[in-house]
Amino acid sequence: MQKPKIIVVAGTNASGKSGLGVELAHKYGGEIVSADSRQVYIGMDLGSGKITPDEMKGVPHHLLDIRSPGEFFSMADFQRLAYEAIDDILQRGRLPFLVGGTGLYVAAVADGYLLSDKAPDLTYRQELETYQTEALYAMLMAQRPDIEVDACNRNRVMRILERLKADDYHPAQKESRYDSLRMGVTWERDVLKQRIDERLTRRLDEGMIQEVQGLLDAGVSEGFMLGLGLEYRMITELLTGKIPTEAEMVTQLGNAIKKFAKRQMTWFRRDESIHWLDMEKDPFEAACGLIDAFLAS
RNA sequence: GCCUUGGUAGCUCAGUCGGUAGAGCAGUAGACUGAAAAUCUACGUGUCGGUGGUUCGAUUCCGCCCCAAGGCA
Repeated sequence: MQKPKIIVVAGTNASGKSGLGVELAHKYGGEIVSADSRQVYIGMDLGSGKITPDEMKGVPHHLLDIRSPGEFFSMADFQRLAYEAIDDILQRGRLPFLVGGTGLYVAAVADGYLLSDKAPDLTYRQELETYQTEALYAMLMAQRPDIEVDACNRNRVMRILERLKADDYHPAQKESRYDSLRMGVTWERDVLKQRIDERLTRRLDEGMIQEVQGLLDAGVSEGFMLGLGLEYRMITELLTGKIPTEAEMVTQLGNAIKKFAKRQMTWFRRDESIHWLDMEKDPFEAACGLIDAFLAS
């Protein structure tokens, strides 16, 4: 039996993937499933670079604005909801476009990570939080010296401990649920950096700092904001005085976003099935060629 | 014109009591299956401003020159 087909559009922030996704979905009668870990939150718009209703041009978007700021959301939540959204789109005879820059989320759906249905143990995580990373790694090795992890990677070591406690540890497994055409969007490095700077300036003008202030005023915890990283972390640090001036914050944030774009590319480059589209040529036409061939196969 | 303080990695600087040098930031490559815009790993040759001198040996000491900032005229 043939698996249902979906189209994936991946790329870094400020790459123009959302716009391309809309154009393509428009042409092929598709709907968009966003794969972005921050854009699921209501009211986190400028800071997450969320597409505006105007820019959607009537194309339905899924998995935006589905959680309140402060609520827990994970890759597994995303996978479950994305499967639901995609299956629904398919059932209505339309073409699903998975569009986003959160590599882990894209992979969880496109590669089909096999996850257990056990919920995360947030209480245990809090307990683990009180230990130094070295101690956490020692605890892990005491139980399972055979497991290979980066000993310095705190989050990963903690998650494995959590899984062991729940008797839920197994090596990574995957089984894709869909047949996916994967496309990635690229820019020449310096051009991308310039786009990132321009977009940052524009969002600041549009009130990104006020957006963060508003969320804090509304009672969203500082800790939650800091954990979101980049825009939300650094603007919160500016507002709480940890970063002294706006100019300093903007410099740091610009650098951090560029580093992040680099990490996004590192993630996506690993996937050899991605067809790369040069955004300085004609990405729309190239994508249409790929999609036509894919749908005909 | 004189005095002072500087001129060392793309940037900010440290350092060498004379044996050709190292941090942070930036940059590059990578890892990463339940917080992922998270969390981590690896990578540092640069006429040590120029030029003479002293010395076995100078980026380091001395002379002169150039440049920058500040002060005095």
